[in-house]
Amino acid sequence: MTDSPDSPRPTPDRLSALPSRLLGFAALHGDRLVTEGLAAVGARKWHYPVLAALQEYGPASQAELSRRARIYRSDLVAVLNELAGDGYVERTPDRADRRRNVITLTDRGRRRLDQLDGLIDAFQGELLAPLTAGERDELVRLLTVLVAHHGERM
Amino acid sequence: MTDSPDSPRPTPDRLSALPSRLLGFAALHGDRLVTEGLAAVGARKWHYPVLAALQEYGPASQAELSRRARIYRSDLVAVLNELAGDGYVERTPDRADRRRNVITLTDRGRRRLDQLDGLIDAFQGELLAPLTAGERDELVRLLTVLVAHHGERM
DNA sequence: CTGATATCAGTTGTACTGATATAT
DNA sequence: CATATATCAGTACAACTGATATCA
Repeated sequence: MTDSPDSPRPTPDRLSALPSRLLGFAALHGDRLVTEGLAAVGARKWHYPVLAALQEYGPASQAELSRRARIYRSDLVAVLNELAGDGYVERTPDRADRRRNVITLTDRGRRRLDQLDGLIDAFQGELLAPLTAGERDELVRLLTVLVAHHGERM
Repeated sequence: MTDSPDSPRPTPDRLSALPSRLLGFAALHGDRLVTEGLAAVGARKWHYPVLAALQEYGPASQAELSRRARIYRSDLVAVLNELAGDGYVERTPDRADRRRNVITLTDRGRRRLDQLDGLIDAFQGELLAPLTAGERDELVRLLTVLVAHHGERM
């Protein structure tokens, strides 16, 4: 009586239709694909957002990068240590504002980013495999609205 | 050239349109709403799925409950300790299969579930606030397809 | 024997806090 | 002075592993 009797839904209970739960499961799976996939080439989850943000918006201080990549300033330190250790980014003191470091993408970093870009793209395809192209766009659209609405509070 | 020039998207870069990232942010926010909201009435995140699964499908062994509520068997033990300690569920040995405990929802647990149900519903509303009713349904539909496709591997 | 069950101890990773030193 | 930055130490929790004892 509360639902149409000819609905093709196999699990019509409240638990499995709970948006926060569905989001959690889907996100967990996406995260696993990315984390494990990147680990296979010796990269960690946060490497990609940091490298990509550097390429998209250019060199930045760590505080700026932290906002762009949406990674905590304290955690960013460790990620940059790894990336700088592998020569993918350079950390140089900012002479204009001596509190800051300027983080720059190196040529090696650009090549690494190209590699990760291909992988990341494949993972998205795997994650969204059961959806049509139109559905993928719609999902991204809806999620973008959600994320934008809740803004900085992630 | 790759995108329509009059698209209203404010952030057209690859990073902010990445499905796995969007899912992660949205899920994190939903999780926070639920976790903090439940904490306000002394409940923890996993209490709701366990109580709801018990009501939806009836009494079950812990292993069964673990599958239904999608919570790890080892973590379920602690959750059941809490729920049983508050008298919301009963843990009784199964006389038919003496490896098992049978977990039953008490009347007190049913009332608790009613309370949490109302709260959870409000959190979903808050989470999906910027979406129309049709968009909410569509989002749930798309996520359900994703979760179903990736199945047990969460 | 195998396999499932309930439990516990412990690991890893993530999001986050608090404090510190330094500079604007 | 307040504010911003980079760094480090540490917390809380979630997902998960491995081992154990018990039983079918």
